[in-house]
Amino acid sequence: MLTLQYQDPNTKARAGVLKTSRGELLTPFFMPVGTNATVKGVSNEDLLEMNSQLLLSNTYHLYLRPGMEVIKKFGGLHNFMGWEKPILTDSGGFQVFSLAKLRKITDEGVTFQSHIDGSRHFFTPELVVDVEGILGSDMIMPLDECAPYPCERKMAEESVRRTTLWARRSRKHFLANQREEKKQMLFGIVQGATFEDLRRQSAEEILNIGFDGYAIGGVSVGETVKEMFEAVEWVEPLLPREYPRYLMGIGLPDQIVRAVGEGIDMFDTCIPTRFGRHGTAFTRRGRVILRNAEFVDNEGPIDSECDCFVCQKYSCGYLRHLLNTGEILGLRFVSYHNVHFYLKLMRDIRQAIEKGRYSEFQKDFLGKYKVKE
RNA sequence: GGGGACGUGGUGUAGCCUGGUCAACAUGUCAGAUUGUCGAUCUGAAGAUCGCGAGUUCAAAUCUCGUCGUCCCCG
Repeated sequence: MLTLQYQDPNTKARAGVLKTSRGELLTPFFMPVGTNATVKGVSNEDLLEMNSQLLLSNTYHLYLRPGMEVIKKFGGLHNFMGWEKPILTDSGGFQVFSLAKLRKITDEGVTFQSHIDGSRHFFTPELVVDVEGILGSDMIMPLDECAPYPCERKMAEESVRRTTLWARRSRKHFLANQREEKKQMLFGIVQGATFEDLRRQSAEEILNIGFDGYAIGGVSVGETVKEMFEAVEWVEPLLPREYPRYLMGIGLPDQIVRAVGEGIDMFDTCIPTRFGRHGTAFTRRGRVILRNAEFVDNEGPIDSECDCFVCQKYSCGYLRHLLNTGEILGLRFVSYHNVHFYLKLMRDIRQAIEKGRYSEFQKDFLGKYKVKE
């Protein structure tokens, strides 16, 4: 359950506290993505230093490597990776959709070939819940069927039907096997692609089953930003206020600022670290591509308003050199700055909601932040 | 002194024998994409009057001669 503390008077933005067995999380929050039990280029110590409340990891990747026997021996993902704060694990539904080869989906489950070595695997909703039980993550996502984009109506209907079917089985298996000491939360995922009635139908079906939180999935698959926000606008009004809402895989800073205003509480995306590795940094004025020649002799920091250690100490000219020569330190520094930027943004968002001034914050942020067309 | 090989975008090469979209590929450079991960990948752009000069020809990076340069072998 989400304890709501603040409701912005002029937008749907809200702030609250989400209780997990590993501590309380202040919403809205952003989860740095640590697919392979590591947020790429950023250490746990870094994350603590920049006050990350939790992180996200991945069932699909960890199941394939190092495998569940190893995780079991370590007593779960937290011990394995040395992270004591909460973890949310994604189910693998999206990864099977986006990474695996030769996937074959039936109502029973999904057969796929590993993107690593081509080996064949079979995921069922029950297996995924079990795997996430071994991982011991605090919030877990059920196996869903992520529809592609663009998507024919018939296929979207099918993915809604199957996602609901799997959600029911996931919930049942979860309740039957949930151990009191773990106290995991299981989220429901709404699908429905770009169809309003299917989105609503999916939301109603998922709500009927009942979960500890609700996610909007099937976004960040190539659809337009407009379509993504339509999915939010269709589904959000149906979601109960006292449960956390999670917009999966989103988004760019301006998208997060907008989505919070639409009543979303939870976000994750690989963008800060991926863009960091590719040399793109985020600032309040928009993104900057540090590899660009204009930075070759720039002695200033990425963002003069940023208080992260990279901006305190290192110049754009030096960072560009590191990126240009392929030095790992460059990837790490920009990744650090970007994750720091996202986390600071979430704190600022929360503060604005607390003051009941979210619409002003939103207007101010979106005014300064240049979005590339 | 004698003989041989080679000179094509920043770099490394292909094309030459069998003249006919005046030029390809890799890499680098420049710019952009990247949304439940990707040190991946993709998309654009700029960049060579083919060492230089002359000749043959309707037409030369390509054939001939000269010249300059680099490298190798022999003395």
